[in-house]
Amino acid sequence: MSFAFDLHATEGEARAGTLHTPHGEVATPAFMPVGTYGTVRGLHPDEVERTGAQVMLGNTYHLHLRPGEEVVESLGGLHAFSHWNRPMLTDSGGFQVFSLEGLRTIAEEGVAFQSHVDGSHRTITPEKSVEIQWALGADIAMQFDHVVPGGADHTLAREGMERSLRWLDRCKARHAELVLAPRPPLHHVEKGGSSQALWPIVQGGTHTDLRKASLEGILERGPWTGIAIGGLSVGEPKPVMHRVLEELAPALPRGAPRYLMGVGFPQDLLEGIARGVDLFDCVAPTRNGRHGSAWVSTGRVNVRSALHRLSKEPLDPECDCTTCGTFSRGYLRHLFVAEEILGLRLVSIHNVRFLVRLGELARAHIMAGTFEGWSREWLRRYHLKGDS
RNA sequence: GGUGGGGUGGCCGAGUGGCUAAUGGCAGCAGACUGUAAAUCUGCCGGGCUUCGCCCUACGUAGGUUCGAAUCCUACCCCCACCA
Repeated sequence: MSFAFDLHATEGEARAGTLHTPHGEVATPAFMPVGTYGTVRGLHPDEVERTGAQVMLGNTYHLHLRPGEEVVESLGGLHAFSHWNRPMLTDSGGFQVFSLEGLRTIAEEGVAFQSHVDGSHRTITPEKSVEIQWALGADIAMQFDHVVPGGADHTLAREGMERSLRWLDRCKARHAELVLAPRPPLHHVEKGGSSQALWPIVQGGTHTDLRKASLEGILERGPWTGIAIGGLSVGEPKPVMHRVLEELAPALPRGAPRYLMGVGFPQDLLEGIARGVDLFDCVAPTRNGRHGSAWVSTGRVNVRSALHRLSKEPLDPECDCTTCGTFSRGYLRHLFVAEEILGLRLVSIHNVRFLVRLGELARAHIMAGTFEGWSREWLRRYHLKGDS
């Protein structure tokens, strides 16, 4: 059954499960690489697959601006278009409401954007977001939400949270119409079942009562095949993010995957998993990869550093990615210094594999009942050399 | 040998009497990055120190003019072009 979630084992709040989608299963906990424009920046889909990534993200706002959902749709939908025949999730464009501050104005009807591409004026409403995502044909669509900064006061956080609930109603209503309507042949899903899930997003900033109200509002509107937690890692201190997750975990339904949006760094994955999160996504592995910052088991490595000029060592001797299996730090540094694009790609591949593998390891340890001790030791080693 | 042009911090290259430790660019070094306006951005980049500041040493070399010189004068050295 599409979008069923099997929970195999738990250890404390940590969970190991399997999410079913029309394009395959996702073993959780799992990290999902971000492919804003239908491509995990810099990587060939075969390379993404080799990192072990099970599901990829696309972005509604960006794909709407270019090439336009009608182009994606006429070329067979996002899976065929981007040659990714596994599960795909699209973000609603809600995050752009937050990150394109200065280029947009938020109203109850929707958000008026000025395109960052050509300056043209655009409007995205909850209905429009759902329609775009439907045309793109992702397995999982996200509700259009209103994200506020980590430091948002109660008034602003409440406004964003309540608006997100009202927008959820509109997303759900429009999505229900689309799901019932006959789909064009290109979108037919062979194994049957509902072809696209819609997931809600818990908002409420850092305020306990607002997060609680948000979740209650969402559950009243359910049932849902998955629930996302948004508006975290947007400037608030880490302990605050942890606190919000801890307050949320007991109230979240056990039978649906929890997706912590936009997170995170390696330590955030383990901290999130320990607090009951099943799915993560983040641009950090690819962005940092392009910027020459690599995650390794003992901390973080600045690939451009002269320290590695003559190094024959792999980035991380414990890593099983193709980069670490093939290239020396000295060569990777050379590629960055020479501004050869292969360097950006190789470190991106490593970083994505690093996070995907962290999810795999966490899952195995949860299944074995050894997650807590393993995680503590992992974090200790990771922080030995200092910062994140 | 003659004539003309030129020698500035690792490199290139501005600057033609005080606002110049000396614009820029490159190279070098470090940092940031969390639902991607990002192969981006920021900082440092003569030496030393108690580094929101102070002290040295600096614009081919050596003198000189001047209150004050990378900037003006003299000599010398070197480079380039052309002519012998």
